[in-house]
Order: sequence, then C-alpha cells, then structure tokens
Amino acid sequence: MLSLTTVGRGPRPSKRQCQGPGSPHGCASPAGSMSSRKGLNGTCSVHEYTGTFTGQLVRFKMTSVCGHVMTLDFLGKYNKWDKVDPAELFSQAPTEKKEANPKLNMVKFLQVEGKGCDYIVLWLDCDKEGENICFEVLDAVLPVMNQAHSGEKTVFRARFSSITDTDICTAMVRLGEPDHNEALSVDARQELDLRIGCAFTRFQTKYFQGKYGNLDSSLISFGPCQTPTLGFCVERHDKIQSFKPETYWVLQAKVDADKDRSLLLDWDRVRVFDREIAQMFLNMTKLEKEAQVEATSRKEKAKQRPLALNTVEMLRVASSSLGMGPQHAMQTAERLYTQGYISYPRTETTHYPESFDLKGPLRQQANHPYWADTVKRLLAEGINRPRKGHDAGDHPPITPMKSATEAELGGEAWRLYEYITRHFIATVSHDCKYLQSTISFRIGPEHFTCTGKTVISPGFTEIMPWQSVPLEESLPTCQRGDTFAVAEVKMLEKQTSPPDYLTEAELITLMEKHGIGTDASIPVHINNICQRNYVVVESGRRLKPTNLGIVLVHGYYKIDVELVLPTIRSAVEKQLNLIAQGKADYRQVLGHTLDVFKRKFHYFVDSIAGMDELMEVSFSPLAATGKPLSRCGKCHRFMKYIQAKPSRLHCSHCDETYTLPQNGTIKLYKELRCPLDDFELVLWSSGSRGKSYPLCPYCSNHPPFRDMKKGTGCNECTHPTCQHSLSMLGIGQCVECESGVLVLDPTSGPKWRVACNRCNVVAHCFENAHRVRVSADTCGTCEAALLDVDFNKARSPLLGDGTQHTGCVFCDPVFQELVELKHAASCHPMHRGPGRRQGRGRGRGRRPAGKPGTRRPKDKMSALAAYFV
DNA sequence: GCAAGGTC
Repeated sequence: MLSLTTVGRGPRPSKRQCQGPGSPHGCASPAGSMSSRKGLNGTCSVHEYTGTFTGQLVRFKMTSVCGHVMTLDFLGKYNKWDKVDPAELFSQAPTEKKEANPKLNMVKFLQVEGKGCDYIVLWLDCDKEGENICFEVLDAVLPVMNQAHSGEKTVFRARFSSITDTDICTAMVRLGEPDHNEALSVDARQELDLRIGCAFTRFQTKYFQGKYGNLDSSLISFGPCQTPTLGFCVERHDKIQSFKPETYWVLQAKVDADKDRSLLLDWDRVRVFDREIAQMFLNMTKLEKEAQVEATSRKEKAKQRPLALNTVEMLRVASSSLGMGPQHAMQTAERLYTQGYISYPRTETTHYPESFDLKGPLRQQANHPYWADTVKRLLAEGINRPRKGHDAGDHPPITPMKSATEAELGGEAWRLYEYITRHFIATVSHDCKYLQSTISFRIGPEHFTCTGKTVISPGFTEIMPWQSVPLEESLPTCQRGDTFAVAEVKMLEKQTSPPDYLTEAELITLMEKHGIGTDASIPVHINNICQRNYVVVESGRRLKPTNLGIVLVHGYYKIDVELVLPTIRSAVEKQLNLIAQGKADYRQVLGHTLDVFKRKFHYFVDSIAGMDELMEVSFSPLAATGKPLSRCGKCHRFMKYIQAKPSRLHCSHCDETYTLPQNGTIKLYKELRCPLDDFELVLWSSGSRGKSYPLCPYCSNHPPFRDMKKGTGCNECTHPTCQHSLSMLGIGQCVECESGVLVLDPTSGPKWRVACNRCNVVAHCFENAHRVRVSADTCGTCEAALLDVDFNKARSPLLGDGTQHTGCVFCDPVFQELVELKHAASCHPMHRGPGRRQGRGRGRGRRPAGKPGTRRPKDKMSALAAYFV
C-alpha cells in the first residue's frame, strides 16, 4: 500500500523536519529506513519510508511540486494579435490550462509517482494559491491512483502554520479536505488578470505603435498590479511638478553653556510664514541678555530592536542601504537560500514560532570574524526573545542558516548575507537604551527647547551600527530658575522644498500598504515598469517616470481613473474573497467583473483620443519618424526606416507599416527588387561577425508561400527561380538544428559564409574567392548543392594555376580544408540552438520536390556532424 | 509580443 503525500511548493530541505524519528503520532519512519531519490524531472526529490496511516502500516512516498503546475492562457489562435480583436478576449476567447513549466514535466512526474497510490495527503502552503495548487495536483494524480472502495476518503489536506515537529504532527492527526472555494477564487483571479491585462495591453500597444515612431517601449502593457505601481511613481512626479515653494522664517537662539561651548536652541513655534511676524518675535527677543531655564527633564527611552526579517523589509533595506534593486536582491537571496546560507526568502511573517530554535542559528555565528564577540556575549548572558511580530502563517522570518565569510560568498551576496545576519542577531539582542534630556528656555516672551541624547546601553545598535543613536555632547546640568547668557538670536529665512522622486523602498511600502502584488511579485512589478521604459532608476534608487509613463497615467486619469488607482485590485480581491468564503458564486463573480471591465474597455477604446492628445506632445507620428531607406512596391516612393523598437519600415503614402526582424540592422540591398511585389530588398544583418540575409519587407509581413513563415527573409523563401531565394542559395541541411538549411550569404565575400536560416550556425567557407555560386548540381554522396568557386589567382588554394573549382562543401577534399563552423557572433550562448548531435540519420527534403530548380539535400547527418564536430 | 501568481 502506498501513500503519496505532497509537501510545499518547492524542494525545500525543511520538509524533512516532519519525518524525524520519535515523532509523537507515529507519522514517521524508524531512523535510517528512509530512501530518497530524484524524480524523473531531475528537480523534485521523492522520499519513501514506512509508517502508519489511518491505523494501517503503509509505505509513504513524499514529494513536492514547484509552484503552480498549470498556467492559464488563451487557445493558440487567440494569441495572434493581428487576427483577434482585443475586445473578444473578455468573453469569446476560450482559455486553457497549460503546464506552467513544460521542461519540468510536472504532470507526468506526478502521475508516475502517484500511480497505484491509495491515499494522497496535500501539504502545500496554506494560502489560496496553495489550495489552488492542491487541485492542480489532484487533476494530475487522481486518474492514476487506485480507486477508493465503498466511499472511503482518499484525499486529505494537511493544514499547518509552520514546519515544526509539533505543527506537522498536529496537522497529520487533524487532516481535512482541500478547500474548493479557495481554489476557485484563484481560478477567477487568473482568468480576470489574463483577460483584462491582455485586452488592454494589446489594444494600447497596437494603437500607439501604429501611430508613433519613437515610443521608447515596444510593448505598452497594462495590468492590475503594474499600472497602479506606475501610478504611484507618476503621482509623486505630479506632486513635484505642482509644488510651489513657500518662504518661512525661523528664530534660532544660541546660549553659552560654559566657557567654550554654546547650545543651539529650537524655537517652540518651529516656523512662521509671515516675515513681519517673525521680525516682531525677533525684536522681542534679540535684546534679551539672558535665557531662563523654565523646566528640565530626563527620561530613559528605548529604541526597539527590529522585528524579525520578512521579504519586503529585506527588499527595502537592500534598495535603500545596499543599493540593490528588488529583483536583483531577490535573485541574490534565492541563491543564498539554495546554497543553504539562509532560510526561505519569501515570507510575510515577522514572528518566530515559540518552538523555533533561535540559539542554533546564533551559535553558528559564534566564531565569525565580524561579530563573534557580540554573539558569544549574547549566548553567555542569554538571548532576548524577539519582539512579537506578524504571523502570516507562511514561512519563518528570513534567518541565516550557516556561517559564511566575504571570501566565500563574494560581493553582493556577501553584503546581503551580512545584512540578514546582523538583522537576525539584532532581533535577539536587547533594545538600545538612552537618556533623553530636555531643557526648556524662555528668552523674553518666547520659548525655546534644547534636547540631547546619551546612550545608556547600545543593545542591538552594536550589531546594527547604522541604527545607533548619534553621539551628542551631553547637556549641561541645570534646574528651573537657572539662567544662561544669550549669545545670539537670529532670524533665518528658509523655503519649503518639494518632495523627491519615490525611492524603491517607499514604493515597496506603498505597494504593501495597498495590497498591490505579493512578497514574491512586488520585485517583478517594479522590474516591469522599468523594463517597459515607464520609469528609470536614478541615483539613490529613486524612480523617475519617463514621458511615456507620465502620458499613460495622465491618460488613465482623463479617461477612467479607476484603471490606475490602487483600489482597482483590492475591489476585485474583495469579490474574490467572497468566492473563497463560499459566499458568492464563482461564475457570477467572474461574469460580473468581466462585464464591468469589458464596459471599461469599450469606453477606453472610444475615449483613446484623450490619451492620444497627450501622446502627441511627447512623440512623433510614424510619418515624421525615421530615415528614407527603400522603395515601396505599391507606390514606388521611399519608405522610412524606424529604428526604435520594434524596428519597421513605414510608407507614409500608403500608410502601411512593415515590421522587420528585431535585434539587427538594415540597409538597402543594391536597389534589388522582389520579383513578386516589386518592393526593394533590404539586407538584414545581426552584426559584422554575425549573419546577414536579404529580406523583402512585404513578403516578410505577408508570406507569399504557404511554407514561408511571417518575419522571415529571402533565405526562407521558396520562390523557385528568384536569385535571392532559399531555392537558389540553399546548400544542405543544417548541421545542428532540426529544421534549418545552410544558405549561402551572397553578400559575405570576400570572406564567404554560409549560414543556417533558422539557428545561428555560420560556416566560414572561403577567404580568397572573388565569386561563389550555388550550382544546379548536387553532391553524389550527400546530395547537398555543389558550390562553384572562383579563387583569386594569387592566393588560390588549388594546385597549379587553377582558380576555378566546383565541389561539395561537405565532401570535397579541397573545400573541407577551408570550411570552419561558427555560431553567429552576436548571439549569446543562452540562445543557441540545441547542442550538436550526431548520428541522426533521416532523409527529409528542405525544398518542395517537383519545382523547377529545386534540389533535395540528402540527410547525411552522421557524416556531416562527424565532419563539423 | 500580453497579466499575475507560484517557484528553479
């Protein structure tokens, strides 16, 4: 008998905590009998052991998933932007659940492990997302599990608020059922976010891209989290813009404390905004010789040690003190976590469970070169219980799990680790105690105060020195009735100053306060608005909105302010919570909310001119952008090349736009024209050492043949006779990728190259030839097209005086010597095609058989691969 | 090409 149990969302080491020996409820195995292995996806571990369950002796199998198993998307044909009206995305367009990460093969993995199991216990995170994942797991696993007998319960949900022995074992004896309503509320959230986000994003992007040539983002996205995030940044920008500085006046008094020391006093009125009134107060005090002490006080105060560390606080400090952006900080923290240096870095909780072993992590720091003394003293004198924080029931606060040095972690990772560790030590340290002394003075009729702080015991500020109470000279001892000589009273003129742009730390606080995003997604939203060029990060990690960002938000203000208000999300979430609580019907809420947003969408579309008016001020129309490059095949006037992403050609006479392949440059190709549509060809190039090919702007956007895809060049065109086509310049099947053909680059001489028309394989052929042509004949051995080469007389590699040679680039002994395989230089290794393969023998023609001039390169993969590799 | 949410 087997039982499959599923723990957590990721392969966390913490799951082992529930199966140690001696567990009170018998849910664990005898020591040493657990076996562990990796699952078929190589990521998730499977642990097996014997124990008791519902009074029977069973074999447990325990494993995990990795976040959501499934993700929601539209059916394929609704993802074609130019074929689908975004309005259809609100209702007509059907959605489907796809595997969230196909590489992990999670469904298959779960089915392999779940096959033949009798029971399943779900140990996913105890929140709505976790509940939703429960059902994703069940959808995969129930069909392969053993059938239940006579209505016996086989699906259980474990509910726990921390991964500790007591919590786990309590959960095990109080197993419940997964909550379908909570899961449904997440289904609704997914569908709303998808439909609303994609509809607005597609509409905005297409509308503005079709009108302006110098937008600084290729995607004008909208989303219920990212848009309000941007809204906060623009709101601050507006405050700065509309700020009117005001002049105010302050009285400042100085008294002699002793022979060579004076005290600066603060005016009790702080400041006044009327110069004459300030002058009047100055007149009343400036002639006074003495300041009377009216009262003194000495109070012991405490600066509290920090709450235990959660994600958003870590991100705030990383941004404001370490200068690390949230996304980068999170990546760094993840690495520290997977390497075992810190506990799980995504948590809302700032409270340690009662049973949490605080001394363990602390002891590990007892020999650290930087803080050994502090830690040893804490361990010897007894640690202070951390302050009571917020328990979100997710994961313990972020805690260092083993000692590490700067040399070991290096750079950024060390700085983050150092902060996390100092913060942890601080949470179990004592509060900082200091004495606050105040002296109240009277000069003439006006009151002034002087305060000073002296540290009694530094407490946690010893390990967090940046939090220290600043060193001040102590105030003189005095009592009511004493007098001090007035050294000076003067009036200062000052101005109120505008706020500065939002810092990332402030933005995180605002997002948290308004419930925009989660601990895990807040960095993603901030990153999004940077990447889309809505804001730029300035010095001090302040977020300054760009023209585009400002125009978008002001446009929403004009058309429908709700689209950008932070309440947009919380209002929807209120509805979703009703589903989760079983108080509202999933279909009704979904239908109603979609209906509301569909109306908003149509109103937005109808009112887009309002946003467009703002856009016009900052951006130039397509017709006024770019440089004339190549002639249109329809009107034979020059079209303009718009380099800004997405790069394209625009014919202002025909009002047509032709998108070009991205990440490359374009130039005119010898004024040659496409025989099909008369458009002038352009030469696309990925860089001097990369590949290049001719391209017809019209064909690339409107493929003339069924087997030619959109966005491709002449090197994929199957025109039977055009001198630039694949049919005429293709040589043979690519040596690396499955579907590509090596095509001669006709512009590459004198350093002749052939390049794959799909992947980034480039072969350098001949250096010293002045002409290379693809012959109509094919190789007898491999059926690749022969090359007809005319070498330079002086530097010909041929024996004797010969300059002309025809042969197969793969098989000919003369050519073999000269060919060198490379990857297109501009391509990053990450984007390379699949690795070199050997021994795939399979004949498949690249070109349509039967057309005039077509050659069928024979698949001789093993021979070719052996040759190139 | 799009959202937000998990997590690697």
